Amino acid sequence: MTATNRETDPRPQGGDTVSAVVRQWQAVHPDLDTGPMEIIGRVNRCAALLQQAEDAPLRRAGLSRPEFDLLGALRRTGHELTPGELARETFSSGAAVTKRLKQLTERGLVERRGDTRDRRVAHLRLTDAGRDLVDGILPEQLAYETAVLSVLDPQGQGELAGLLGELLGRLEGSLGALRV
Amino acid sequence: MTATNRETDPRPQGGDTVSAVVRQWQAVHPDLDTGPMEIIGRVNRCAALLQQAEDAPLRRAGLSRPEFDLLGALRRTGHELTPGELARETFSSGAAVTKRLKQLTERGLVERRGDTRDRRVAHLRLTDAGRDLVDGILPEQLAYETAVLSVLDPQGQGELAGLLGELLGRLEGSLGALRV
DNA sequence: AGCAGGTGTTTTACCTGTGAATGATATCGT
DNA sequence: ACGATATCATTCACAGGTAAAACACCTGCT
Repeated sequence: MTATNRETDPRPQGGDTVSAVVRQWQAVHPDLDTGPMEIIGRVNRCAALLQQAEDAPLRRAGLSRPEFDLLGALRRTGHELTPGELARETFSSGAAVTKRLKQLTERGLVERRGDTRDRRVAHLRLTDAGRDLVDGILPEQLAYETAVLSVLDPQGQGELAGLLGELLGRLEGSLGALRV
Repeated sequence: MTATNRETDPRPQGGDTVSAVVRQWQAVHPDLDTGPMEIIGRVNRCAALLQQAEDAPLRRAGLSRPEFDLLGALRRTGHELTPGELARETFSSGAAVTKRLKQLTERGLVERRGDTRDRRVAHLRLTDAGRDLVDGILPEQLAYETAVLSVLDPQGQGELAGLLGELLGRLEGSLGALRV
């Protein structure tokens, strides 16, 4: 019920670019089930739009989003992390983390300390400057995101967060399970 | 109501990685409103996971997702498009489109035709091979996406599609409006 | 002890996207 | 008709990511 209301409430037919694309496909291939596009296409497009908007506050601090993710991982866990842990935590490749760490240490935002037992690994922590930078940006960042998302009423936001969480949790669970 | 159910139904606390991250942030900064993360973080993460999964069928055809998007735009509109139109249609930069077109024409999937009136622009269309490739991949692609999304029940999928459409429509409407 | 193999990180070569010039043409105003 | 300006596409230099190889080190077996 809720779904049907939400789908037909605001405009006669979906007013976003994805629904226009779906209609085009259906005109060309009326036999195909285009249902998945309405979710996947929109998720991709939302991600692109939100990131673009989102980047604005970060860029003023001279940080890219991946860089901020890395600093944020160090800040929110509260303890030192190895490059491998950082890669897992930020869902990026080891090579990418290496490059970012190099830049961030040069900028004095991050410090590295060698492990005494296992000399392959390093432990990374925020410098005071790094911590201050994250703590300074985060409130702005969240305020900006709140403003962007306010196009949706609070109830809609709650429902959306819940559904995304459910989808994400199950996707993460069944990650490598699907093989086609 | 629906939101609250969905949020608390499957597990005691959110079982996805984003909710774990949010809990970490709240432990460090209990005063901050982390609400936006639960949407934006999840959208980003879902996009990453879905794309990774999604790419599998495409890669077998030797196409990247941006390349497929370009071919798809030509297929679904049904008529020729200029490079500029393709850039707008696929939300990418003109330079990126130029590069992709170069490769796709070399592979014989796309043909270009000069405009007689305005000699700056070219018109691009799919070759027969290009059209066949798109028509061959699309059903596989959709079937795969359907399988991936089936972790969510049909009602949940409908609600999610509706909410994303609403968010996306309004974001696209108020694109450059927000200035912070 | 000494070597085989595993693990954590970095390096390398390469590919793709981007923003800022550039070049080529069209359009507008006078 | 002619120059100024706008528009469309491409090229350029570069930043950033990736996979695979290389490197450094640990660990377990004999």
